[in-house]
Amino acid sequence: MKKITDSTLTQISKHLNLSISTVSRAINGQSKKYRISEKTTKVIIEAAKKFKYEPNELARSLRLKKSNTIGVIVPDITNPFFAVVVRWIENAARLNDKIIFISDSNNDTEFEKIAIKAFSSRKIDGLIVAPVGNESFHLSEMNQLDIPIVIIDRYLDKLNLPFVGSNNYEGSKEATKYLIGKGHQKIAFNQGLKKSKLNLDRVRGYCDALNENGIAINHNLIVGENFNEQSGYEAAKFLLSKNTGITAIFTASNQIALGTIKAIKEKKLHIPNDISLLSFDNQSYWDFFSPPITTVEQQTKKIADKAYNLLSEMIKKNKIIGNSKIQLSTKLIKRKSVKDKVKKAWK
Amino acid sequence: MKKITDSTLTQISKHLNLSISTVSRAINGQSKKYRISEKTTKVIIEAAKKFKYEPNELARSLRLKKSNTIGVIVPDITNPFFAVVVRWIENAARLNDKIIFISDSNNDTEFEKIAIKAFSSRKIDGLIVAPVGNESFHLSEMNQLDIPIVIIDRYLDKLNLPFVGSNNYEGSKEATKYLIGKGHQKIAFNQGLKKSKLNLDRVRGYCDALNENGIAINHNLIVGENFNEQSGYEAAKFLLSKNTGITAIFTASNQIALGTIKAIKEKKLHIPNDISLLSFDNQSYWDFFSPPITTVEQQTKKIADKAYNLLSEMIKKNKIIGNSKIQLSTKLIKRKSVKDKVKKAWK
DNA sequence: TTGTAGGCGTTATCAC
DNA sequence: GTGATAACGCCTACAA
Repeated sequence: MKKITDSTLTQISKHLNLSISTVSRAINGQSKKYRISEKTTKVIIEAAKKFKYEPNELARSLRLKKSNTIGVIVPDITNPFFAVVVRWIENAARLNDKIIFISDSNNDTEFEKIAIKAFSSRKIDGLIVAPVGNESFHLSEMNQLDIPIVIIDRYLDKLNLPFVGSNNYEGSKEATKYLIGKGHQKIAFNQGLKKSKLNLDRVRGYCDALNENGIAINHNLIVGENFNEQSGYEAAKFLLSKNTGITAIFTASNQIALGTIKAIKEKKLHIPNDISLLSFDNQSYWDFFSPPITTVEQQTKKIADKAYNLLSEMIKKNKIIGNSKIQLSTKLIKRKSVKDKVKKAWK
Repeated sequence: MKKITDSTLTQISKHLNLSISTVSRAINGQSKKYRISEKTTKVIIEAAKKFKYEPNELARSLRLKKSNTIGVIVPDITNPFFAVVVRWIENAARLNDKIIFISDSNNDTEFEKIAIKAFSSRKIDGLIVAPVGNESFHLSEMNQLDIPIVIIDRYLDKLNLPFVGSNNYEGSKEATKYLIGKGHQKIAFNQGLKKSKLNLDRVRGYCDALNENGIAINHNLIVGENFNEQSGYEAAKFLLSKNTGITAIFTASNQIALGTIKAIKEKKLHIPNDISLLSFDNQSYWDFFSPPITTVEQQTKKIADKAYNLLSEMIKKNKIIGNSKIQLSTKLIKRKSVKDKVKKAWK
């Protein structure tokens, strides 16, 4: 960090025999306000260019109590869903001359805490977090420190923090209904993190769809522990090892779907003839699978934009907008991974 | 940022009727060095806990000329290759109590410049960048400011900056030879950013493999403009609209491959019977394509680790380790997207 | 064993 | 029109 050519206001002011204040004001475009002569202003601007002056934002932040940085924490940056959200958040932030600290919590609350502490001591202006979801004390603590927080993706019930995400209940219900409509009765659900509200919502949507169609819920068909590929694989493997008679699996995330497909392939089963598959999270690559996978699409850009705007407003107004809960609609993208059992029966 | 319970050394020292220095020293574990009595130390530590003291890293950074932050710039965070690299860099950084600023340059040098400026004014300790690749002045400028930089993925010829990436030439050559070995003669190359060294290396590997096997290079078969899906799609579409007689396409990135597959599907052609496909960048989802796609795998974790360690060393020693160029080997992951024309001929 | 004072680079307030 | 000074919160050389 010891820059050779690092220039400061002091250096420029000494070189020009002017006071630091004058230089600062001219550089910050306040010449008119402070009636600094055009000549002086010009001289200062030129010197700043010559010395490649670049304000030290650390010093500015300290003085102004505003760092123009925001923190973003996601459970898994390698999941394209979160990567896309991060990208859009950065795009929005850039328009406000803010930059972002990133942390991948790896679905581990401990890492989430570490990141929060580090971000907080760097005085971020605000935080957008897709929480792991099984604990929330550290978040409410940060909120008490008056750092605005917006939660995305995984809603936390206990907290009164603004949230932006999808309407998981409806999305899940619609998908399950679609499966039922295609003649499936024994439908398994390969779920994500059990205790998380997001997962609970998706489970509830699944259950309600079954109930409303007079299908009894078999809790043995609800499997899985987490949102990652590994959990999806293991749960599916377990499921397929039993004699359950299932004809379709609904998975709670793209990563779970990947793991499920792996298990299905290992069992030498074919989608959709032997078993149908439907998953949350749309990705461009689903189009190219064999067969293309039917999915529930979330509005990622909208989630990112709304979250950023909400945070931005909270930062500006310096107040916590508690409990605004935005749930965006999802869209069922129909491809070829669900077998139409009704059609077949008619033949 | 106006924290209600924000506590500072001053506050604690006033509350305890001790000097700021004593409090600072005790909190920083320097009690022994400065012979602060156990009693005082204890009192201070307890007060710090009570007030939830958390050092202001902005102030510390300013004073110590070290921010414990590093910047990471990638051309496309939604590309799993870069997402994985970012994740491993963060993992390494976390062990050193460093946090990272992220920027997605969106393959645009202008955004890269904006990020660099913002990072530099925040006094990052170092920068890891996967550059867009067609310009490098802004990078050398930053380097002159004495901020350590490590380049990853896309090597920049003109610069004397340390680089960590794959041996693209060999990887590309091996892949092309594999195609030739399977009986392919008319092989197209759907390339990335034309002027980038990385792309040039991959093109060179492709050309040399052809040459060494006595196959003349047809420049009409080298298409594409950039590393993204869109470019891959358009180039493949163009290619397939001509009567070239190609039997295989080699693509320079996973995103290009996705676009190429889209174009192939639109043309109602089948992989590998109508056309074979081989791509750079391995992903777990390639296994599930129809057919599974043969790829050239890069050692992402190793790239991230080596880059971080190199940067870390440069930061510690406060010197620029110019021109160390690390090129890691790649691995051909054979799946089912390449047709064995030789075998067929024998039948 | 603890305290004082200066400075990191800015900006805001007050003075001339 | 411009300048001096204090303050943001922290660390450290030097005092005591």
